[in-house]
Amino acid sequence: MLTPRNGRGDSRAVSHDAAREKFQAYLAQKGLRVTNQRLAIFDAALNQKEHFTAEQLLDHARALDDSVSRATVYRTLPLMTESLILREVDIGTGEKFYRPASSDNTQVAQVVCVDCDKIFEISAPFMEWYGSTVSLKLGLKPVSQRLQVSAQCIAYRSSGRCPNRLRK
Amino acid sequence: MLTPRNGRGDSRAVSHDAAREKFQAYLAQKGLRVTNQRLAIFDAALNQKEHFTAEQLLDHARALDDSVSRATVYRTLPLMTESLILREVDIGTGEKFYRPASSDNTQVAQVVCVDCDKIFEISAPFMEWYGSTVSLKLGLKPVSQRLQVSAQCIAYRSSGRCPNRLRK
DNA sequence: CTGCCTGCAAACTCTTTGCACGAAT
DNA sequence: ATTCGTGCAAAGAGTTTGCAGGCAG
Repeated sequence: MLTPRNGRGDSRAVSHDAAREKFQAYLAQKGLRVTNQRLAIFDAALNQKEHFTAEQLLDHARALDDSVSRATVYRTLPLMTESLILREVDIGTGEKFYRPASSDNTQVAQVVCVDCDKIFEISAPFMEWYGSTVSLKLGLKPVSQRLQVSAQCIAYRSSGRCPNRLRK
Repeated sequence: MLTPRNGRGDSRAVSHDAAREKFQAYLAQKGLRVTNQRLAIFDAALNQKEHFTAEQLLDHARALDDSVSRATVYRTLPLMTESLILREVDIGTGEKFYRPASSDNTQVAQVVCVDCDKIFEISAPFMEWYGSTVSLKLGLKPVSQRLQVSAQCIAYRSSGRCPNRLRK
């Protein structure tokens, strides 16, 4: 670690520190070590405002600790999802997206722009009930559910192309 | 083509023939040719009872016409989804699944077993309305929506492991 | 010390693509 | 003939993993 990231004068949000404790507790419980790389990846993830990919997380983590490697990012992401620090968001485009998990974990729907793949999230309070209903009809025990809506964003509708489109 | 697959005495279901006409109409409209390989892939796809992957489709198509290559399967799949012959089902496991499209296209939810990845489908009549509601709150125009439920299947709940699990 | 953790690079999986040959009109 | 379609194999993207060395406890 190049510089301590949890020292006095750090104006990190309370939820960030709470999540950090949660993460460290998870590591301890699993008999895993709290390394500088894991902390850098954790901090980089919690700093994100939007959904991010593994590659983007690598960039941000390296800004905090340039010794972080791609492999460690990929090895740490499952630890953070298992400990409910992050939530995995799959929009069917090959690469996985992540974002800090909130308390209303399963009560959120993703709305994805068909052109630029920008991900919006929106509260979906009926979803959990609906997932249960649907699963119970088949005699299965529901674990989680995901409602994903593909949509045209405002920019796409007016100009036929999203400003922040990356593909093609 | 090794043997004709649409001759007299073929007991194909009506919907299969109807879909074939739809597919051929789509190809014609696009100025694309109706080749033996494309027909073999089409027939193999329509014969499937369950969700299938590109690789599985290749196997089945080769059983009908051994000149079919992987590349042609991958090039034909988009043609069949665009013509609404097939529906793409993404369950977030890297590979894409497909199945013959039915009329109630967007009114279906997938229930996926957490252990064996077996895909069940179930009617979800409220989903479309819900997708619209959710999207309109953001000022976006919904195009399609997908409700996916992860669940433990019966075998998994009783034995802790699904009989048809492939992974690990 | 001991063993978990790491970076590197190679391997892997699924899918796409360039190319030259082949088939349909 | 001309144009589109095809198989093959290589390339791509994203992710995982084997290995030798490094660092935490």
